Amino acid sequence: MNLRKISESTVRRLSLYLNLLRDMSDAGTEVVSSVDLAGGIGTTAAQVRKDLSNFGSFGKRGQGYVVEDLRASIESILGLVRPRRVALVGAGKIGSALLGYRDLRTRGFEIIVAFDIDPEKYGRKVFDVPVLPMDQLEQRLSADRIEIVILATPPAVAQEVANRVTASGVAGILSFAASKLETDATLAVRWMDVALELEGLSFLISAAGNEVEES
Amino acid sequence: MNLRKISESTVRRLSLYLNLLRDMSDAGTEVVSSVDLAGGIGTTAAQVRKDLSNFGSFGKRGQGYVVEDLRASIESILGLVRPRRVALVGAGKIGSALLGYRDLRTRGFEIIVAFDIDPEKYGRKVFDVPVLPMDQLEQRLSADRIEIVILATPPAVAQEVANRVTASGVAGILSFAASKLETDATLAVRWMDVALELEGLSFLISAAGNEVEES
DNA sequence: CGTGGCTTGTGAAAGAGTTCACAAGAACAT
DNA sequence: ATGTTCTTGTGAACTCTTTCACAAGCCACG
Ligand SMILES: NC(=O)c1ccc[n+]([C@@H]2O[C@H](COP(=O)([O-])OP(=O)(O)OC[C@H]3O[C@@H](n4cnc5c(N)ncnc54)[C@H](O)[C@@H]3O)[C@@H](O)[C@H]2O)c1
Ligand SMILES: NC(=O)c1ccc[n+]([C@@H]2O[C@H](COP(=O)([O-])OP(=O)(O)OC[C@H]3O[C@@H](n4cnc5c(N)ncnc54)[C@H](O)[C@@H]3O)[C@@H](O)[C@H]2O)c1
Repeated sequence: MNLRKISESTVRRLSLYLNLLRDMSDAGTEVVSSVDLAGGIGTTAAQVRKDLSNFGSFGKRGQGYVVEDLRASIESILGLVRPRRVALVGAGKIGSALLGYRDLRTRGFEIIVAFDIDPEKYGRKVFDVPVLPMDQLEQRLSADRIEIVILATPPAVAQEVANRVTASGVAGILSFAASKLETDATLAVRWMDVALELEGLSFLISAAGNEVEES
Repeated sequence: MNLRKISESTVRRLSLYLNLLRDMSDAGTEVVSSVDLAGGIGTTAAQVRKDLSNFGSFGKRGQGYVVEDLRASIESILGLVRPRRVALVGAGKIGSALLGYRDLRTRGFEIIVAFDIDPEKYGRKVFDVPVLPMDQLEQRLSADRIEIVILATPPAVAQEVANRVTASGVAGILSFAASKLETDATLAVRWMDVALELEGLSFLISAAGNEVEES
């Protein structure tokens, strides 16, 4: 095993393996091979083994992997031994939907608290999560030891919120605002952009017509 | 120019360039260099030029790219000369949020119609989009010439809906359900999975502790 | 206890994607 | 015209990721 640079694609696949293993675990499957794992997420068996080999040796030759053990190992690799403490900023349309997204908890993430600038929004609970005014942001982020913030504000204020969040010891941000964020390098940032995914589909759909043109 | 296999990362970056160009266009900028484009999305100038060279030659040596022209070219590459016709299945929490997501239209996508199985949900408009019962699905998908379907149903029924959608001449699916979908190869499918992105963040956060270990 | 069947873990090969580095233009000044 | 400056477009080099192929190891069975 060599803990060098792990590629983003490897991490993505680890998540997919984990999903699969949880399903298998629920279904009572006890042992799984790299072929099964590969089939379950649409990759190759060699890829599965290479991915895992980045972190150690988890299977038995001739037998495969013990589902429960591999699940626990991947959870540990992904840093999910304890639920991650998450806060949400911007309890609008998409923010509220996320507050009501129950699967997050079973995937290892707990939204502890939410914030909004609008008096209509704060001061109540949405799907059992308290929504607080923005002036309590820094204080509560550190008091609640929040690790990850989900940004669901309008793009125009995303940078400003990101700055305040960064200053509060949070380690990662998942942003739904399409705007680019300038953050200091110690902070991990990811984006989710529905339109960008749709643009990807649009390209594929068009390409299906124009097919193979040479040189 | 050679229209071979365009990588997913290239397409992703094209979307980012397009966003940037639209902002520049709004700001009145007329000409842009590969260096500016690169800076705006966090890549290198060479990468920008390589990406574009897959599709032709869009700049003037010594000068750069004309913002309006490059914007139009990328829109055309991504198949966004006309708004794409989109339908949504599952007008629940996240589905409704998407129906109210106005930026989709400015990015080139129009949600024409939505469907739900729940009588509480269908028979009214949500953010001006009519929500119809599922028994009208096939008929309306083809009548409205829908190109892309956004799947926002519970994971358990996603496959079943995907099957019906495939049979109705739709070219692409964007699914919010984490479950794997078996679809025929002519259909383009993408996933958005909040938990998967959070898992990616969780990994990075953990890795920040364990740092560089050798061999 | 040895043999056969099966699956892992991993170097080496192949394939993709990114970065480098520079010739080919384009504008503009002299 | 000619020279200077600037930025594109693109082969070639490099780096990263995936696939191949097989020795090593485990279990079952005789
Ligand atoms: N609605 C969707 O389906 C959708 C999908 C993808 C991405 N997005 C993006 O997600 C973000 C939110 O979209 P939405 O549709 O939920 O918008 P929204 O207007 O419904 O919600 C935004 C919320 O942010 C709050 N807010 C505004 N300024 C704030 C500030 N300075 N600090 C804290 N909170 C503040 C508002 O009060 C509001 O509750 C936007 O960036 C949007 O582009 C939305
Ligand atoms: N809520 C979130 O923030 C969130 C985030 C990411 C992903 N998701 C995923 O998106 C999907 C929807 O989540 P949600 O939170 O909006 O759930 P939800 O229960 O609020 O909405 C689901 C909707 O689908 C409808 N539906 C159920 N069966 C159907 C069928 N056979 N045909 C058509 N419609 C049907 C329901 O009536 C409901 O309106 C789920 O797969 C969920 O895992 C949700």
